[in-house]
Amino acid sequence: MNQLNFNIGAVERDTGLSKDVLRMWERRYGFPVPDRDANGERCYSTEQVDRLRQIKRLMDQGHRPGKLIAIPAEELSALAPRRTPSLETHSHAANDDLDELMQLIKQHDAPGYQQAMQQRLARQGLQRFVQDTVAALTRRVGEAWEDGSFEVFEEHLFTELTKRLLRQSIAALPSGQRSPRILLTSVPDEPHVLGLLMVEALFALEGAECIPLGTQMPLLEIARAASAHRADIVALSFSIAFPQRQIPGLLQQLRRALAPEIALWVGGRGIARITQSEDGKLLYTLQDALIALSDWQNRRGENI
Amino acid sequence: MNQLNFNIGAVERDTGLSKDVLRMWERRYGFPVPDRDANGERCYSTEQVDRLRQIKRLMDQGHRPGKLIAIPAEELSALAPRRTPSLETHSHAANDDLDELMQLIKQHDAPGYQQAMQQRLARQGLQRFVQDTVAALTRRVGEAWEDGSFEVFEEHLFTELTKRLLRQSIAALPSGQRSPRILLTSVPDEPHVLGLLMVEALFALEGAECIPLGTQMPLLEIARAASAHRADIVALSFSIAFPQRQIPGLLQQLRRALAPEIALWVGGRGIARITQSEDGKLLYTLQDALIALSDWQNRRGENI
DNA sequence: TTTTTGTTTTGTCCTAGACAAATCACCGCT
DNA sequence: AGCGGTGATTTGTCTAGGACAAAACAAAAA
Repeated sequence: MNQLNFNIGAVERDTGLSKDVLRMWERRYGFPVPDRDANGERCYSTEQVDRLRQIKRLMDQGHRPGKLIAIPAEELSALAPRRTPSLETHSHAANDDLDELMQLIKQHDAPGYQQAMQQRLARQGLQRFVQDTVAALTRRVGEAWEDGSFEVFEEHLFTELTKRLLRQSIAALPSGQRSPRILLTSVPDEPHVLGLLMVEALFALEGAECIPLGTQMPLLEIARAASAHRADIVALSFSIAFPQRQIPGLLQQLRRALAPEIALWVGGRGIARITQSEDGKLLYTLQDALIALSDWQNRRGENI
Repeated sequence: MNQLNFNIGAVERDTGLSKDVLRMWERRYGFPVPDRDANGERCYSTEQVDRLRQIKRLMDQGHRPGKLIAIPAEELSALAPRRTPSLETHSHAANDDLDELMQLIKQHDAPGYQQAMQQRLARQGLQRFVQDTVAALTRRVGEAWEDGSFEVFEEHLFTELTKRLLRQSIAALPSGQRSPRILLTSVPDEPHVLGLLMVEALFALEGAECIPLGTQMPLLEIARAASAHRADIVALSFSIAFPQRQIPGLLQQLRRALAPEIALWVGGRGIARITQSEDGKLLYTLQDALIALSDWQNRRGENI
């Protein structure tokens, strides 16, 4: 009855695990072993797809597939997050504050959440709102999703509502010919936009001219857009879910495609484990980003 | 010098053509034949990737790869769009009006575009703005991108700015406990959100309670979210770029996963060539969507 | 003109092997 | 006890060619 008969392509779409990986796991670990249809093609069950998504979730926290698959079945939800030891106990003072917002999401109370956020925005002002509320909340939601206390769709709802709020705030800011001109986007396969919006809000506040191109721009198009918009800086964002191993190569490719006078800035939680890059400036926190911007503006002020 | 050495995975990400397809084309048509690196792995050049993206673009308009690849090289940009004969000369009265907006995008004048759109919104009101301006403009931009007169990044900028405007307008609408409850989202691999926003604006105007979950929800999560939010209707959107062949199967899977009392509505230009479905209600135009909603509300009014 | 039927085109799936990069585990050194 | 190096293991991604079904087309029949 629950045999939805996902074929391997559908599983790839739904879990984000490539066909190659799915076949390889079957060969190596003996999981998942799907049924076969009349043509000998794999048919995954709902349960298998669910378990695969759970495994993917834990892998994004640093666990390794070999171990995860070995663990029987009743365990997974109980598995402790395995984070990078950095910035662990970050802003515990404000945490209790955020619980109210977390609760609203958890209860699927969209209007209530929007209202509460609006209040905070009015109280804190945009800069502190972004740094203290949105960034911290995004982290909390990410953690909640990692340890299983948030469902995927709850995280999606949070993201969608928060996106709206940030975009609304950004739209209210003055715009015009300002400096520097910063092109904000992400590479293909990186759909997360919240980080870009946060940094756009901060940059716009500091007088930069932001050109938001949305997410998932082909590399060559990023280079073209940068020239066409006469950008001074291209800023990319990588989320924690993006395959880390691909990042250095991507930066190298983009750096080569980009005119040399255009700076390449890279941020997002996805770069946490990358320690250095010759091809782009790594901005680990929003604070780093603000410093980089003010450096740029100072240097530019002197040189002209 | 321009040998950026895309490996096959990078090409898949950048062009949207799967590894299988790339290898198959090489085998069948003798294009593209990339260099090989020291390990015998494919290294695609910038030119090849560009040509592939161009081919993909023409394929999305209905051309077939075998023909496209046969054509020498100087041609592609000159190739006429090959649309479905339906709704060709749609709203020619308003077209000249839109040229101004098209020009603003083409000149990368983001502030000017935003201002012009705001004016239109104020003049027309939200419903007519969505139906006459946004929908028509989206189509125009899509056509411009198809025939090569718009770059990818220009289309991205248009999308991003228009998204902001729509979200802003939606946020200004009253919300609360309204009826029916409509969950709006798209399936994995379908990142386009403009259609969802347009329909959300119209639905919200007509008194529906919209729950926007963003794009790319795994099927099983859509079903869970629908239950958790006590949705009456799940509305999906498919863009023209989504692989048509996959749509019927996806609808079937979702229909099975969804509680039977929850309706499934499907819209977007991606369904234009699908003539019927037992699993979901097909809404070909925004007008269809409005009719479906008012039907639902009338029926509900009688039954209770 | 429309419908039916056969043919070609096209995408996706299959198996099984190879290898490099990342990570772990261990050892010796300070 | 902490730190750097080294070898072993784990893991993802690539390769090759074969098979087949569904879609798109073309041509013939109603």
